[in-house]
Amino acid sequence: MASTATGGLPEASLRERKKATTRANLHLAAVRLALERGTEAMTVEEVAAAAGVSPRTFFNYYETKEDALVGADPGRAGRVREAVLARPSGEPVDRAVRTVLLEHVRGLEADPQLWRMRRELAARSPALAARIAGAGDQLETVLVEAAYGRTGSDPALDLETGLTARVAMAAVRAAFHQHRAAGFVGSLAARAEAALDAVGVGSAG
Amino acid sequence: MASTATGGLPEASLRERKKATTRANLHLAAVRLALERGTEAMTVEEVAAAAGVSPRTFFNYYETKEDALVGADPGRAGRVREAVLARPSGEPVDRAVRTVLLEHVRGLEADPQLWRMRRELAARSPALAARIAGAGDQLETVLVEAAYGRTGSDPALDLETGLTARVAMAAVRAAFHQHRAAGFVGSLAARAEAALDAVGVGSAG
DNA sequence: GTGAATGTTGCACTGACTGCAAGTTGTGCC
DNA sequence: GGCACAACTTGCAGTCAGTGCAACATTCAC
Repeated sequence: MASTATGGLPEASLRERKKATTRANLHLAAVRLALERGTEAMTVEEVAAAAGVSPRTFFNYYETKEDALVGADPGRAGRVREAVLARPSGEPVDRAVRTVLLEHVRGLEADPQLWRMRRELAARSPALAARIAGAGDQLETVLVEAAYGRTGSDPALDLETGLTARVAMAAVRAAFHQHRAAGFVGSLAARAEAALDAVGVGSAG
Repeated sequence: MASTATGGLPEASLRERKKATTRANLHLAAVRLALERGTEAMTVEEVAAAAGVSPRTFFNYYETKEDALVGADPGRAGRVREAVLARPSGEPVDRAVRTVLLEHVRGLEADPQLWRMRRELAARSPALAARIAGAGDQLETVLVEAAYGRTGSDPALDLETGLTARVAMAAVRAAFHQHRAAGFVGSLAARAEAALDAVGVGSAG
């Protein structure tokens, strides 16, 4: 449940907890069914049934079938932004971005089963891969905004800050593809660290 | 017609030329209507009518409504790959990637009208922006593959090559966003060159 | 000019997605 | 413990994207 909106904190009201589990159940059901029967062949009706809700309710949780497949998380952008801004004020931007990004990567791997299924799905469905890329771009945009938020500089004049955040994302993508090429042995986070070192974004020192 | 599959070459058979213009007409009609009435409100039927074909034919050219809006080009990946591989064999990879990427950027700006409308659309529709990001990712993937094709190295071992291509894409994205922040004055290609210099990808010298 | 490809169209159909209104369940309060 | 409000779920009816198929039209190659 590493990807639910509430972050899995045991607090929150009954209502909130139920919503979080329904959301997670829908995502899981969608991923499982997509792996069983294919992304296109699987219908929303089936996913809803598997998660124990009505088809209409499905759309109360995810705007589209694809959103359910990738486990779209409306709160993610806000949380990432806050995480970057919450880093110690003395910390350099690249270090802040690096830390938050690596934390995010660890979150992806946190549930190995789900992580594996998601990878599998992305590999099988080009449309889904494109969708995930879109989500990655959204993440990149948030990181860039947060980075400029820290420096307070003008995006029209300061290329450097945005470039740092984008290069960091490029490093993580490169790490992922290397990881795949290597048969997913070891941890993505470790590869991502190495890639970030290679591009000189926030290396310890 | 900077974005048509045949690249605007005056040769090709009548059939090919007709297909190319129909394709371009559909894209243009889609973009215009989307700007007029909104991406969602506009229907495929309207777009087809505006381009003078039946709705059924629309789907012979574009798989989805969004594909028509972004002017999806099935041949792009292949052309980019070839362009990278066609660079002089003595040329370093980063230089080859830089050259092809900059050429691609110039192609985007080639038709200022269309370029402006596309920007406008992306700014208005988040769904479309995500789609465009997906297309950007596909371009990145092709560049990476072509880069490895040039070096002949193993993607599982050689991180550097892929990283170079991805950093180059990051630079172009950063350049675009700076361009936007600056109100789109001047040329994107010039900003992209500066950004590529900043990250040290294929700088002259 | 003729036959083979290739492209266009209409038709019928599936399934994603939406607005609305009614029913159900959790929450806060006495 | 029960009441009143808010939030969530559901069914219904409808719109529209997208697809397979078969008939028709156009272009091509010789």
